[in-house]
Amino acid sequence: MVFRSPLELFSASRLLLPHFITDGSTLLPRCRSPDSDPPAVVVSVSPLLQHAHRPIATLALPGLCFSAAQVASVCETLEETGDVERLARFLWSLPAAVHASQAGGDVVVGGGGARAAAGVGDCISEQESVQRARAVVAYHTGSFRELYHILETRRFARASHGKLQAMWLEAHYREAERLRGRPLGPVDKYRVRKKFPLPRTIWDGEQKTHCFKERTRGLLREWYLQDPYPNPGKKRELAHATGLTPTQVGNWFKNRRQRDRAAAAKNRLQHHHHHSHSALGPDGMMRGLARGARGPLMGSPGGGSTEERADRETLLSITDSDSDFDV
DNA sequence: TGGCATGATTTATA
DNA sequence: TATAAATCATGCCA
Repeated sequence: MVFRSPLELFSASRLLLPHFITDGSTLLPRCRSPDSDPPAVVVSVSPLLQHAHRPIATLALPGLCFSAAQVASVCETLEETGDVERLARFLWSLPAAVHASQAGGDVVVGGGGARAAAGVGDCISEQESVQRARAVVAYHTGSFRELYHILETRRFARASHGKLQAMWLEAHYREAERLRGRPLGPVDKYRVRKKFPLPRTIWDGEQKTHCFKERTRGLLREWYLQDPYPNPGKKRELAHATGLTPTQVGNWFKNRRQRDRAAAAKNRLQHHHHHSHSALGPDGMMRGLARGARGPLMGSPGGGSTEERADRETLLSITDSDSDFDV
């Protein structure tokens, strides 16, 4: 039978081996020693069939040659289809040299003396496909140590970073959950991320800023003091000045007003608490709270009364924990 | 477009 | 390590 590709071989091997069912233990890709002389494909026997086929614990397929490009192609295809089981078996069938050196060239699959023929078609992206496939299999089989090793010891292309980062984090989350015996909350996950930072092999080092730069925030605050309801033109101008998007500027003003209102409500509550409740009475108290909850600026875009403006400016200094020293 | 509720992330504190 | 607070984003409603 002629196989045009390793994938075809792999599909066919299933048909050729109807009596053998792989179990989980043989799905793990293993780096075999180049010195060893293993069978190309190791297929464990189904417990139900073990009796009938006891003498056959392993099976060697006829030796077939595939290029590194073909191997990479199979890895990519199986990874895309999400067929991790087949991907694992395919990786297992590869010779140890592929795992170790990734030298490219023709790869002999099967035949008892698996070897990598050196020197042909050495292609980094192809190597990456195999390594990424190994990472995927390690992740899905719970072999997290191996996953970490793969991710830490080889530099991956930027296009792979997202997926590999997710696997890195999820694996650490799962380990932490297992240790603690309960699901992780957002803060727990944050701590795990801090404890196990992404390796530079799968991360370009670019920091994702949680807060805007000090200069940016300073500018926003200055403009906010002048006008908490900037028109679209001003927003665009500010966006240009800060390097933010107009949406971010809009969100910032929205949040700023929201925080101010919340602080004002809190402020009023404390004020009423410190002074006698009798001054307002229950009704007046509720009205005051309601006003605070809706905010002193409600219904008065662009300014409001002088009193409200003063209130706002006071609040800015009270609530602006991010601005005490940089306005 | 603004207000509001809420979520995710990060940091500070006890 | 739990909890609170701060910051930014997002979705919904009016």
